[in-house]
Amino acid sequence: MKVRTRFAPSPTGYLHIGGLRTALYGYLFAKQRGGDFILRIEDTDTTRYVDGSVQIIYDTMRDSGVMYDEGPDVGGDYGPYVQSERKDLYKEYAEKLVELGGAYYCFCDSERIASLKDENGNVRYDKHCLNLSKEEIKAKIDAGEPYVIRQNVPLEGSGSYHDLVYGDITVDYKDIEDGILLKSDGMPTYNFANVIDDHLMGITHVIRGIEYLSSTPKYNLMYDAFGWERPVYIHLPPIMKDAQHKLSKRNGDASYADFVEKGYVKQSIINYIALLGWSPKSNTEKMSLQELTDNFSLEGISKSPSIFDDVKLRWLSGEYIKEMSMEEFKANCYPFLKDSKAYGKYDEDKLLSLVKTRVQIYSEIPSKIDFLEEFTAYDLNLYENSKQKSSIAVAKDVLPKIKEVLSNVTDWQNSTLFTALVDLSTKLEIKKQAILWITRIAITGKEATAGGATEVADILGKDKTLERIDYSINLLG
RNA sequence: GGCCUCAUGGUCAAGCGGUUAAGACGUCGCCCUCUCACGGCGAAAUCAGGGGUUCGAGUCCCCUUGGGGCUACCA
Repeated sequence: MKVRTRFAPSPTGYLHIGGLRTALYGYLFAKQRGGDFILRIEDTDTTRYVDGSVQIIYDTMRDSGVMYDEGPDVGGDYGPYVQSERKDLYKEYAEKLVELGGAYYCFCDSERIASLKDENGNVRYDKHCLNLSKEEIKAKIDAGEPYVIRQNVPLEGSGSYHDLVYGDITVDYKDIEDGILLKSDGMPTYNFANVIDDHLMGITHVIRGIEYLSSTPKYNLMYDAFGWERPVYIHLPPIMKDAQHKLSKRNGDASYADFVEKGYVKQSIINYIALLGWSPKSNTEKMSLQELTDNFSLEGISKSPSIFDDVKLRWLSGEYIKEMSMEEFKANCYPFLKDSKAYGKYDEDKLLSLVKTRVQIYSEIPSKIDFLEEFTAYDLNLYENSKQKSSIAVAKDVLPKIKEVLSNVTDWQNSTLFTALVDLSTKLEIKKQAILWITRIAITGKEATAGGATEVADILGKDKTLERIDYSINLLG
């Protein structure tokens, strides 16, 4: 049988990292087996609907490569793929479930429900309306009384199932309440809609967050009542912000789009979240979506929550940058490069080669090259560097000579400049480190820069370089 | 509170009864070096606690502790 998995987000805001990982695993699992991955929008809670969030879901999945075969915007044979458009279907099946004894009409108002509170303040419905006769029910409905349809959970016994990650799960029915399946507005709750849709859409493997682990037995009750085959369940551990908080938009950050905007390499985001809660059999960590698909395995999924580590994500992003071709790097970093003070003033290729091994995310680029445009009065103590055998005195003495040598360079490029300065150091019998240190300080005024003396001089150009050396000679007095 | 569930370094994690308890990020040190970075080498750092079972337990069982989830006309 062809594997069919689905991702079923609610359009209540951004699609965050946790949700994206759930989608990713569903995608990987299906693709690895030549199956289909379906996107279904679960918008049954009209009060939580956030405008534009469906589009964010589409965009994120396309952009990240976690693409679905069927969904609201791409179609498919099992539509509609938006739950609000399936409203009539749920009513039909809810009524059918009532006939089958798996559910019943309930007319209790909130007042009566509230009166059911126990000593802990918990409400547990008492099956009061289960006793209503067919005639009574019909009369109430005809009279226009609002109602809900509740699941009829057995008072005794227990439900078990086998989860592919967590193993055998058993929950006593006495611990499950008669939850609402169809709300008074006619919309189904998640608890009902997921069962109907997963069955109708032919979902073979339900991959979702662990929050549904303990409520799955009540879904199984419905599958059984309808005489439907239960899907295979694969529940996933949560991704945490820290030891006690789940990662969420509300907690501050963490949506795919946010990371892209911050300049993380897109593939690294997918790569990293794949590794949160799953580990490959091999020790390779950097993997493309295709490699992830090839290597994904259920046995590698862990049961315990994992904390999202931004530092490691940055590292991975940096790895992608280092292995990127110059052309690709250039194309990707452009929006960030534009934010630099140095942008447009120097040779772009040289600027970028300076920065390629020095940034992990694109947004770091400006801070790495802005120094080129930040040349002002600096602390002369920068010349004091015992390791480089440099001092203010030496600098004073040697800087004019450096200027002279550089003035005579006609072929202004890194290698030529380097040779010229090394020759000078030999001639003066001064360590080349000292000459190069002094030169770099003289033209940048910075303790550390991306690029060495001659690389920077190359980028600055002859005029600017000599100009700055003059300035520094003056500064040294 | 009840129920479900999880527990290896700071973080991600391998491990599935016998290992010097992998590897990665991070940290620190050394090397390379034209500062910074890259790269190379190395180090420190983990089985939550207590009982069992066993010749032998990170691995199996129980309890405790701690974390997460469910307990909504939210998903």
